[in-house]
Amino acid sequence: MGKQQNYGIKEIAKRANVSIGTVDRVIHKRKGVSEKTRLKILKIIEELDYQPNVLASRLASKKIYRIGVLVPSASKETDFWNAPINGMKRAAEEIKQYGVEIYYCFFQLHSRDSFLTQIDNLWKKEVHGVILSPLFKEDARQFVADCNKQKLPLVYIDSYLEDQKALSYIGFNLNDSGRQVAQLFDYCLDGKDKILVANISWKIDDFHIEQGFRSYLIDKGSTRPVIKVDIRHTDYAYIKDSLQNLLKDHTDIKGIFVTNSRVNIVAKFMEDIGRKDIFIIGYDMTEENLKYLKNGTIHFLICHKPEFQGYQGIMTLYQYLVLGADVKEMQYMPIDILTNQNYQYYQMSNEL
Amino acid sequence: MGKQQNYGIKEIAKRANVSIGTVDRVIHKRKGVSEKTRLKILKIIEELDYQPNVLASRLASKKIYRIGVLVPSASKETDFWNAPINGMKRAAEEIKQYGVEIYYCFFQLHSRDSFLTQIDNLWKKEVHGVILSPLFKEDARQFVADCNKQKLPLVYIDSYLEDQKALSYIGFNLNDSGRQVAQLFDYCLDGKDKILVANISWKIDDFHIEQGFRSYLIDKGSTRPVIKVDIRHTDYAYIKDSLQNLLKDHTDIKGIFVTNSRVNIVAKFMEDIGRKDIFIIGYDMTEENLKYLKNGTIHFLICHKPEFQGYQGIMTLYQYLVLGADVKEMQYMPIDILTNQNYQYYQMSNEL
DNA sequence: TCGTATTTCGTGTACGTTAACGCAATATAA
DNA sequence: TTATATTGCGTTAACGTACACGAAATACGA
Repeated sequence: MGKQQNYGIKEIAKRANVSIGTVDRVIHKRKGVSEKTRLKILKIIEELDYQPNVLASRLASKKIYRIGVLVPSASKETDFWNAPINGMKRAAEEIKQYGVEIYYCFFQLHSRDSFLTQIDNLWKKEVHGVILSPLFKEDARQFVADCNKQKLPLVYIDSYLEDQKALSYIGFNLNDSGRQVAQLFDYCLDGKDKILVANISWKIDDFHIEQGFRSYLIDKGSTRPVIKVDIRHTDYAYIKDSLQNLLKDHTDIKGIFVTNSRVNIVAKFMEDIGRKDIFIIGYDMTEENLKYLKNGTIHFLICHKPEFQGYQGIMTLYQYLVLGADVKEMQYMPIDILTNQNYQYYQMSNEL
Repeated sequence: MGKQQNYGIKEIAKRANVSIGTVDRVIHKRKGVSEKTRLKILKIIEELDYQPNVLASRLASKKIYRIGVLVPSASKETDFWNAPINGMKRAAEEIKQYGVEIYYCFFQLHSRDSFLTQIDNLWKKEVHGVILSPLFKEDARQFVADCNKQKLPLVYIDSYLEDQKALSYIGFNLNDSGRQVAQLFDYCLDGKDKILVANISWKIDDFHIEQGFRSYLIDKGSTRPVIKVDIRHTDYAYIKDSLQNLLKDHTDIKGIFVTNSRVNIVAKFMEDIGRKDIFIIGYDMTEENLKYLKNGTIHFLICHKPEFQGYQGIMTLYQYLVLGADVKEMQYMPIDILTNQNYQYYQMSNEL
């Protein structure tokens, strides 16, 4: 609409009767300017609503912004982390002109040692910002504290430590995610059908999800029976055994909610025993999960824009470091519901 | 990872034993260069995999790119178009540094005259690219033809003309969208429950959606009864009348599928007659629809990232005009499933 | 052959910002 | 007082590209 005249430091300098050098010093909060002229210049900057020209700024500056990324590597067990990494690479491509470089430090999902090793690794890079998946809570807590001490901006991705503040959190609301799943079951099953909630993980990390799941049913005054199982191993044989026993004890199970991306293992089991009458919902569109979503064994997958999480993680640090902008502390991803009818459009390939 | 040396036109000039001026002429395909040196320079550009520095390029160029936007204005009847407009404004904010300016030409949803007026309006602006919602097919067809003749890049948004090519289409796949709705009903209703498909519009524009809806049921071998009604007026009194008659004739209707964003009118009717046993699915998270989604009268809303559609429309033209990049001809939006449990996270504020 | 037109190319300035350099003016120490 | 630091500020050369201007080289006509 309005042809808005954009003033630069030259105009500011002219109005303040100083040189552009002085204006530059004020803008960059460098020293060598008397308080009097500093205030005068700041006032004019305010008046003109000066917006620095990022292009020219970047062109003249040779500053390099290094971002360290500390996340699990994609493993045979789950390729989930491929998606955020792709998003980060896409972001990096977009903003490499602005001197942003990314250093990936991948640790093993189950190895605390590798996590510690990669932290050391990261410190050596002398980065200006960090993206962290704080899976090993204790060590992560220490690491975040160190970053805070050094005023290193840090962005949590996928999960966060409630007792350790950071620049931003990018991920989803576990509780509401669980509630959504409860609603889907409630819509798709009869009122009295029994549901099995299965946490398949070497540690218990689904507390909030289960909480949300149950809270929805309570809110609705549902009398639906729900049983919970924790399966602490992720190999097929063990899981098969556990499920077999469960289905024997509870022949009336009509739905299974797997609280993470291992839902494909349950699906495989269902196929193996030839049962197609159980409604299955799980998390994340990994390759394996997609297989069973396509053939109808898995009915819904809940996703939280994994690729965009990575993209947004990088962009958040870019906005903070390069543009000096404020960033939101909590950036919740949508709760996306995927089926074999809409999964094909869920390839947020080019940004947005 | 790799510290990749980025060469500029200076390096190219040096290697070709010419001045940067000549290199510049070759890059911009201006005349005044002998074929021999042109080829030599092109070869070197190829070898070095020269990537122009967009920042410097923009800084040095005073070129302005004007984009004309020809879409319906948000009306009392539906505020749907607010969302794409917001997305466009967000995009404009992001790339204004690159000299992109946007001219909005809003026409009235039901007034062909206003559409023609706005076309005239647009021509006066001498834009370099156009975003079009081709609701008035005949006139739009002529307009797109004119744009093509003038080599004006044009991006369809929300719907497109199959017989008139353009640079890109941003919207969704109507057929698959209808299929998704059919699956949701199939999951949530009993196998024999009757569904009413309602098209509430002054013209018939849901052909592909209904087609997709029915094709899913056929593929599944479903024997579910489906009836269709076209309601050609959008005022509550008329719709109420139509629905009242339908529900009297078909007392066994368990689900209603409204093929556009007018689903809130049906929801209001259901509330007024106090029926809560009918499963309702419709389109778009408009303010009115959201009201009934929240209170549980509407069960699912299908959305197609309206805000992102606008954002992507602008970005597509930006990439084509400013960056000279190739763009995808069909850019399908995801088929998002919204409930009263996840709608609150569907504020795709920043990208995607 | 000379003169002119045309083609082909190099030079220079500008875009808005960064940051090094250096010169005054003032303060501090001797 | 003079010598030396320190503070406050202006000047200037980049950054990589766009484009106007004009110079050199070549072609063409007589």
